[in-house]
Amino acid sequence: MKKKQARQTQARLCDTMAHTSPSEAPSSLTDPRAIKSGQALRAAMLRLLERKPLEQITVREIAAEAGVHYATFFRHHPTKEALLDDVAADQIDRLVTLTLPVLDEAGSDASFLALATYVDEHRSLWTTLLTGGAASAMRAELLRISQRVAAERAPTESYIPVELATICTVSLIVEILSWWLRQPAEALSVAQAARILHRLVLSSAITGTLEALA
Amino acid sequence: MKKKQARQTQARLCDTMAHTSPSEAPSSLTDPRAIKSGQALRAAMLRLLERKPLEQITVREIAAEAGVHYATFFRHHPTKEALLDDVAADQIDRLVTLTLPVLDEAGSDASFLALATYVDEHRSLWTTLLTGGAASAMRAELLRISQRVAAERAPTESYIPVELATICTVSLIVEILSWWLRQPAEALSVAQAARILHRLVLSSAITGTLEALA
Amino acid sequence: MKKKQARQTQARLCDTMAHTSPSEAPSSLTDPRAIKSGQALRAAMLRLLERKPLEQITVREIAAEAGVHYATFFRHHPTKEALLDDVAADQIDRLVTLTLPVLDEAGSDASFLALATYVDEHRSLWTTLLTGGAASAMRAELLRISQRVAAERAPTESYIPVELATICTVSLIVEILSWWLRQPAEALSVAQAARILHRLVLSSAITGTLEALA
Amino acid sequence: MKKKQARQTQARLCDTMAHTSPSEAPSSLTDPRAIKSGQALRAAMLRLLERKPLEQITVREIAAEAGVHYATFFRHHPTKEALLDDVAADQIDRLVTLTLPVLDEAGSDASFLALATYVDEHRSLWTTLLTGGAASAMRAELLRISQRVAAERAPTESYIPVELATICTVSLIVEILSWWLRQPAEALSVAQAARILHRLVLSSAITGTLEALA
DNA sequence: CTCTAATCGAGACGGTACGTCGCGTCTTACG
DNA sequence: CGTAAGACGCGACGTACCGTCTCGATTAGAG
Repeated sequence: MKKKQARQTQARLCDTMAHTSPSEAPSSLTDPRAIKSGQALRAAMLRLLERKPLEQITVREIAAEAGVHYATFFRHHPTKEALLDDVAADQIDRLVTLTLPVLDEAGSDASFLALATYVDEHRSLWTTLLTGGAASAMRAELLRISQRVAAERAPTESYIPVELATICTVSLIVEILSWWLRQPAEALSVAQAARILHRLVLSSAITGTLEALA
Repeated sequence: MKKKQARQTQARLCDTMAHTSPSEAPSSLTDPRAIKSGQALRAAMLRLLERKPLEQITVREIAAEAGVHYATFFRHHPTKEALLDDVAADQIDRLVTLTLPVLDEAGSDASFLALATYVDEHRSLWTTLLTGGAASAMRAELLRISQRVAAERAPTESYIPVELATICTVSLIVEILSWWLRQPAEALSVAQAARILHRLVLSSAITGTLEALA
Repeated sequence: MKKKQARQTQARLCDTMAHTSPSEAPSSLTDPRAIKSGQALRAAMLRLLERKPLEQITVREIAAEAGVHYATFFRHHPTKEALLDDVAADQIDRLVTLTLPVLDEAGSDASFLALATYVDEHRSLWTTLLTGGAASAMRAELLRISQRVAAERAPTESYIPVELATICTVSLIVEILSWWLRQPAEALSVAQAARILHRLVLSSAITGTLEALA
Repeated sequence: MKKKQARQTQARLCDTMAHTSPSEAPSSLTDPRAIKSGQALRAAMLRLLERKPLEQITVREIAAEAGVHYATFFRHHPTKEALLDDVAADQIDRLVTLTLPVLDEAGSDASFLALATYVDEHRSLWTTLLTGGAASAMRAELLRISQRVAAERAPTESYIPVELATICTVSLIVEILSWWLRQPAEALSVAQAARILHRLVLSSAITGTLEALA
């Protein structure tokens, strides 16, 4: 969407971007065919992301990989970026619903362990998401959710703005996880990774600001 | 396809594919015309980056903005990404040669102040570089240089690998600076920014590992 | 052109139809490559018109037949109809410059004979143009030129408007020629065809109105 | 491709390809729902033809205009061209059954007057049919019927083949009527139009060949 | 007066062509 | 040689219609 509108700087400011699909997206509707296509597209995207970064993936490839016609792609997502966002949000949702409760019940220590464990259990997928072409989408999505959570949890005031604190926390977590996943398979155990996360992330948060978040 | 795939890998692959001109690139050659074209292209790139992200900038635009013929662009840079890398490396070099000596002479505290001061003095340019389309190129270039510096300075061993420590440090610096530059003009003074940098970055480095770097 | 603009009834009334080509068309410029492409496209169009009507011919086919890239087609002609118009106008020009002088010098009788002779000598081409998909373009182009000629020659006033007379004349000529060309090769000699033309066309013109034209 | 090519040939090939419904077409069946849909489609087609040529009318538009579902269209007509043929044949039938008897009883003079009167009384409809996108379908349908009538009436032999004579007659009539309908509303009276028809058409037929027809 | 069968509304889908855009190569002519 | 000028091959883009194909809801007219 962004791309299209931006590209047309010349003239043409007023095409209403009329997509084939009438209202929003047929995704997650009741039609079994639509559901199947949607799933196939997500799966195809993930499969391709294992092999190359997003910009090298064409919509045509995704469709072909999904065994779906090219035009059908656009009946589900306006751009490949949108599909990626969907996939990212999807995966992050799962992660959050698994680790957030732990944070509340058992504290940040256990939470980091849960996080590392979950990522380790889906190592291949998360390697794709964090070190492949999806990285920046993941980062953005994570940040979006974290900001929401941080806002809700009304953290103790500090001289460091919450927004910035959140950015730093998310950034550190992402960088550490990415680095971990880039290492040879079992170079660092889950416990070690959790420990590093704990130390690096919380040390930034020594002021107390970030504890609510992480 | 070949070209495209080669171009994309992360940044900085500097594909040495045989381009039109036999002798690599006319950049930094002695021909006064070539020098002028090269400068014009860099300047044009910076000017355009202030207005839109990299992917929305076309080679034709850069050439036009530089007052240079389209084909001439390729006699200087294989792709627009390469040009951006050049520009980024250029700017980072200036920054490093200004702030590194301060670190050695006056310590990390003064160093962060020098860094913040320099960025503030070129606020518009660095806003472009860090929050615009050049962001990931800048991050990559900064990381590349930092890893080199970190390797040279043989930091105290620690349970946190140097590579990871460097990544986290650079990441934090970049995130903090980006956030700062996104704030309304004078929301935070240079001193305040330097202080935040100091606290957040060094707190991660409490173990002593990172001090050598930052 | 027509098609495009008309198709977009929905919204989108304001795309300026910005074609790749900056000004008009590269056709008939001095660049030898452009000239070659232009010729190849015309020839390809004629070859395809021998096999099927215009609506069944796709731009992709024309380009392929011409050994030219698809996008290159649009650098020469906005639509396939425009290409056809070019070809038609081209051929009609040749016909007119051959038969008009005869009309002035030797009268309508000889003129019809010249017309029939010329068409017979390029039987295959004109069969294509008059009985294939190009028919309506040819008719339109012929009419356009005839109206111009008729207007210049200031025909004797009559109770039948000149415009209508011209339409009828052109229509009859086209129908007769088309029918003739559809007949088995040598069913009617050139002289016979000319005689039929003469009788049918001029009989409509008995009032004197049409003589100036035909 | 197969479908497309088959559909196009001139008009009226009436491809009997196996369509969705097993029993050919629900048209003209006894089911009141089917009858209503059929009528709605014809009416919608006519309404749309007043606004734009056939090629710019989409099946979806026709269906929408008729207040009928898109897929329902195909349960009645294989293509929009087929629908147009139906409509054209329909209208021409009415015209023929009104004017042919007059020809037999009162001669060609009265016949032309009847023709012009009928067309004038349905001026809007026939303007659509003759000067809009339906023109070539009308011409073809008229020719088809005329050839049949001409064959039946076994015209006096002449040096001009009956087939050609018929073509010319139909062509002249169509051209004259089209021209008449394009003129401002009451520029020419019905009587004047009939007179022009009479003179131009019959003058071609001075040999007597065409009288039987027209 | 049901019950079976055709008709319809709704819309996803595979498919083909469209016209546009940007890339990077190349050719020609100039200074 | 470096440049201007620009045609070209290439390939992805997103759009538009096509005609086919499930699916339920109705709604006829035969039993």
